Amino acid sequence: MTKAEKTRNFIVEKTAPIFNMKGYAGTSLNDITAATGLTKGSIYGNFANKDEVALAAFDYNLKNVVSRIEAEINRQKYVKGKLLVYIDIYQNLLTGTVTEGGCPILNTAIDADDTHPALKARAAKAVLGWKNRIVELIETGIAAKEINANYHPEQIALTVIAIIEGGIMISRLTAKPAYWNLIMDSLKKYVNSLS
Amino acid sequence: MTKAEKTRNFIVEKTAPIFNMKGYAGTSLNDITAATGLTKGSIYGNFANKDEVALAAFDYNLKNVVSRIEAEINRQKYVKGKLLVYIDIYQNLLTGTVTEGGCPILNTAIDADDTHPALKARAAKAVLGWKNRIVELIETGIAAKEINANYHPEQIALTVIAIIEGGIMISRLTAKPAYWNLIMDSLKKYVNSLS
DNA sequence: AATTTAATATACCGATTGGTATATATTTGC
DNA sequence: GCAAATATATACCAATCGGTATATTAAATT
Repeated sequence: MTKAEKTRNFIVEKTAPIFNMKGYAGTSLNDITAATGLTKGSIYGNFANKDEVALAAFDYNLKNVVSRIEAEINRQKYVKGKLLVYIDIYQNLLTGTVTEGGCPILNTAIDADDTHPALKARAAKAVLGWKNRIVELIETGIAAKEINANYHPEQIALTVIAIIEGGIMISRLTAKPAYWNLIMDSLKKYVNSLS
Repeated sequence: MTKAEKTRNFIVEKTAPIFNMKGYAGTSLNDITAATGLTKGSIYGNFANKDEVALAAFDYNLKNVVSRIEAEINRQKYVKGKLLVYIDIYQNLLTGTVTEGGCPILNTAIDADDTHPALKARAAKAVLGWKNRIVELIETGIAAKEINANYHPEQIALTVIAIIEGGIMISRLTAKPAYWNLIMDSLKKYVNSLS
């Protein structure tokens, strides 16, 4: 890894939580230099423009949460358990253990939706990837007779994601952990009803 | 209504969709003057600063969707029907009939969460108000023996809101109306299971 | 260690940011 | 219809925006 690659990674690491909290328009180059301790010259020596930093920051934040999810999925034996790992993962995400500022997919989706097509595309790809991963899990569960074959895998996947993302919004906004627990209890009941 | 009051309303009407789409940091005073055809002098003659315009714009967007929801709730006879009016209302919201840029509560929640305490407080108040309204409906439904008394009204309310808001994020981001229909079908099943 | 190459810092650019003081229209009350 | 009050436009402010050309420093190659 060359010096430039290290610096590039360093910039991404330091700015990723800022972009996640403040959004694209809300994050200035001054924020970026302040967070890294580097100058504008150094930033622009490693990135063509602010967009590139923002895109790399999103990729970093996404990879962060996805890798943690996959690790936890592998630790679970049953499909229903695999589907419920999001509850604990995202609880850490809410408290800032994984990524400051909440779910990067949700944040980027809302932030970039009407303003930044490139970022929006990455968020959309992330949601579709997530959905497909859950569909995969459910199909495995159906094959293993753990989940009833009458259910619509894609519908389940989308519903699970919606409950989680909606739950994140509500509990972060209201700052009430109890709300998260209530919503996640509904998710548990939903997943457990898929037999 | 004085001239100033009319102008104030006019400014709010014209800028509300912009704030909803671009967020607080993403909406500039130039956006505001361009959308209204007025000058900065006129804007600042009616509002102390950009914050006041943003807060008024949020209130306007919120009132817009709430009044439509209440009208539709009143048209429904049964509680379960009342709980499901959000499906059609928010479908209009997705397509821009009600408010351009999607749900103002969700947008403001994500936009202001880590950046703008005053806006965040209004979004939080809106979510809590929404939750309480649903709790109210459910308690009516329980009293009318339409909904089983064993259910936890607050949990149901939060789950309904989470599914809707998560569904809005997903379907707006992916631009797939079919996803909205699948998620709303899950919501229907959920509400209909509350007997 | 010297030289070439790569990476970072400095200093600057025009444009735009939110905001204001003041002048000019436009309403409103009489 | 005239005067006082209100509302809008003009012209400007310092600060910050994203971005760049160039100088300086540090790292890699020989």
